[in-house]
Amino acid sequence: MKKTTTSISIFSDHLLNAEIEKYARHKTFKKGEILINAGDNIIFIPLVLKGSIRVIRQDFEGAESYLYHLYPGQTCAMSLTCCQSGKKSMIKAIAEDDTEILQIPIIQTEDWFKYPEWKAYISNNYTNRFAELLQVIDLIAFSKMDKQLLHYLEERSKALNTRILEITHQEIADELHVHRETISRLLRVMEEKKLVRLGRTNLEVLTLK
Amino acid sequence: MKKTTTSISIFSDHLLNAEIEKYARHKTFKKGEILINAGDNIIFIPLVLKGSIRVIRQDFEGAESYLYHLYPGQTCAMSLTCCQSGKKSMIKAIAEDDTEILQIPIIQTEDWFKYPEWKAYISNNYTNRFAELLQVIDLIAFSKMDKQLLHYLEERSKALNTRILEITHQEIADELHVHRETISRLLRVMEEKKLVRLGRTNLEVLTLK
DNA sequence: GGAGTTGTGTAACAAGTGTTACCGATAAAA
DNA sequence: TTTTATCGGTAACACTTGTTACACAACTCC
Repeated sequence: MKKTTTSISIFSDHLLNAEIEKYARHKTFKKGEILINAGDNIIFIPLVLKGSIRVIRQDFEGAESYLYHLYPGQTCAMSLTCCQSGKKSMIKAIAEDDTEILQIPIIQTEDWFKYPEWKAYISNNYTNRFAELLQVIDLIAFSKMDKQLLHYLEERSKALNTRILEITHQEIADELHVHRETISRLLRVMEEKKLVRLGRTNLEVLTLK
Repeated sequence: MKKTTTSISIFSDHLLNAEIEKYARHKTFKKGEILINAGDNIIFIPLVLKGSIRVIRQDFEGAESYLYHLYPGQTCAMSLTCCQSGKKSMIKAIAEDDTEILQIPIIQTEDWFKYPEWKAYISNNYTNRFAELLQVIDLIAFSKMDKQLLHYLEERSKALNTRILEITHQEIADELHVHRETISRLLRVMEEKKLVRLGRTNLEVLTLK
């Protein structure tokens, strides 16, 4: 267990930081590594320090649907709810980039609500995640596939902090839960509109910055 | 402000019940009344005592999308997050049936986390709401409109505790964010399959019990 | 270099929903 | 009773995505 000084920068309360440093485990994941699979038991709260995590809904049959990204300073609301109810994970989490996290055993955090900062932190994370899920619902319910696709590409581009994504049409199709041909069709049109530039196994997002 | 004895049945902690009784306002809504509109400021946590509440996503243009129902003993997780972040409501809440709730000013609940029961209650509500939102995403992302429609009808039927729903095709279409013709088409097929029985401005759900 | 694998483009048709238009039935209002 | 508004049925066509099939290019492994 490697001590890290990164953790104490998250909160301003020294006692809280000390608790975190006492119980948290520092972990690193390489780009593309899976942190959590649907069905896994969750006993840790992951606190993102560096990089980003792609969170994907996965149903019992393995069908996927992209939800959102987690960034440094954030934690996974799903973990909180899953841990507390003792249920298995309903989502899959993948390191979008090389990523560092703190794993905090859920049991340790039980009485941390005495720290106002921790309470606010958890509360804010719930709020953000709810907003994010509503945005997902908006995207799926109110908009067509083309908007969803652009949103997906932009989010991944932001998370990786690069315009060029190494990704195949099939991968996109899986995470957006449509057929590869649909993605190909849409990307072709998006290229004509100068929204993306297509290559083999990669594409450049031209709509950011 | 009417004192009620209904509230104290929710928790077993007398101190907590006393606090609730001290600050909560008892309110009743008639079937169909709107409790909250998208854009409203929220300063109360609603705690459902009797009846049920239909929660609907409403985007800035007024487009709607059904989310879930709240039942006695439950509270609205959206309210919790909205209140705490000082944001406006992102959802619309309608009394599905004649409904009684307790309105608790958010400010009073700030230090209630000292009551383990309250903490657990809030935590459980977050968990349930997350699961519910994921189910919504599943329904929209993974299934066709016919399944969504059946789910919608069954949920409303459960919430009203009756098989017969007084509802027009247009209302359903609005809340499921499709056109009236689509709903009519689907209902026609569902009637052939003996899943529903259609009347003018009402329909009977035949799949429950 | 050759064979197999993977990624992408394309076409043709099926299925579901959007869109528009119109009609008839029922209920409500005058 | 007559008029009007609302509700629901139906049709025709457009558009999007699903589904299947095949071709070709690029890459990998012998």
